[in-house]
Amino acid sequence: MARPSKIDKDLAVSEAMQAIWSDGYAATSVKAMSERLGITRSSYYNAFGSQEALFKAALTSYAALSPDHVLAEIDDDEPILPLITVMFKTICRVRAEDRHHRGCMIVNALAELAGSHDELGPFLEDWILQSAARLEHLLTIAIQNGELPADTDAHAKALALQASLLGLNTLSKALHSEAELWITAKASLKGLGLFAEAN
Amino acid sequence: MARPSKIDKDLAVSEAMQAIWSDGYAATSVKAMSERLGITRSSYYNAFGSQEALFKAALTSYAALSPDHVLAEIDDDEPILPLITVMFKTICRVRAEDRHHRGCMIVNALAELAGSHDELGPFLEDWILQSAARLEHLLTIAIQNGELPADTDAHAKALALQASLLGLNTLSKALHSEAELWITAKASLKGLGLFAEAN
DNA sequence: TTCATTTTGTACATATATGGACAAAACCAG
DNA sequence: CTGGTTTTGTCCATATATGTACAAAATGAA
Repeated sequence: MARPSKIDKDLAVSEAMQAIWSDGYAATSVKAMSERLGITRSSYYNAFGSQEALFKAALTSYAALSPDHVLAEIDDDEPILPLITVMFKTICRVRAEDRHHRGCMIVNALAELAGSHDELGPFLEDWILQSAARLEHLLTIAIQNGELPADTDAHAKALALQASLLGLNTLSKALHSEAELWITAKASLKGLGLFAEAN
Repeated sequence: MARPSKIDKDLAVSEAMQAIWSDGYAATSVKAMSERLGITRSSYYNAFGSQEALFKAALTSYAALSPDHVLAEIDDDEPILPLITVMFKTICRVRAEDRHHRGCMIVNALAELAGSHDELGPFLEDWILQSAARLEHLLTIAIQNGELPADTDAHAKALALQASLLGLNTLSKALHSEAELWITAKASLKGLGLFAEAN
């Protein structure tokens, strides 16, 4: 039907994701990414539209692989707390195993772009607020499940949990030991009364 | 003795600090900052040496005004926990009052530069780890003071507290209400058993 | 009023970066 | 093998960005 593309689009998005994760949004310019992908800027614009558009595609690609993806998949009738604990444990492991200690791409992007990029700033702010809202929903379920006391303040705990997530991911850029990260995560979870070993 | 400078150096550093805080390190290029300060790049290099050097000067200028500066000034014989609580409350207030919701300049810089900037990355990582060590020291004092139980795990709590600090500052870029931020901070502090109203 | 000092302004060479315009190329269906 | 479609490659004009080099300017001290 038409001239074939030199590149595999999904693969390119995935490579862009890795680049943005490593170097941030500003450093992965259209010129730089085009050269990295082995295409011209002309093809870049044709395939992805803009740097912002490719960033959003890369974000989706990242989100699917990110440890906190499990939050989106929890069924309302399964135990919540063990999954949250496992998620934190997973974060500690993957952040420590990352040789370049890149932390979380979304948290990095939020720090870089919120307040300075007109389109992506608000987009990322929304993302985080929705993540917090999702946590609050899950904690509410956990209260109904009897996993948490009935008088638990789900709103406050969800926000504190979200802050812990952001903090743990940021901290992982400076603190590279999985054991130390897990000490951090465990203390946060236990403090909030949300720690639960998996069976 | 010599030709006078067009600018006040301290003032320039302070203005650079504001610019970096707003736009990040990459966006405050030598060219951009020179123009903002009304000097030539030639003068910039002469006065500050390099972008990295000006960044470090700006960081010092920022640190002196930052809410967590109180941590450096605590005497070992005064109550620790109320000061930590006040610090968190102050963070919530100043982050919410900042019309541009820039969060914490150091946390932003850590997210932007750790892992990608050869000199400033490790510099910022050190900064955060030393902040965590300072917190651990203060919690140790608090145990000796009797403010905390003798069996308190100062190391774990200090790390969790540091993560909360990082997370709260990052969250403040998306969550702009002082009340909501304070709910977050209070839940974190109470969870860690570190909440203490001031007298 | 000369001299030493430091800052300033201009120039240079080079690299990065943007986004659109337009022709040529490569494919497939009919 | 022709025609429709989409991608590619090249060109354009312009802006940003770096770091150094060197002469000119502005000061205070001797």
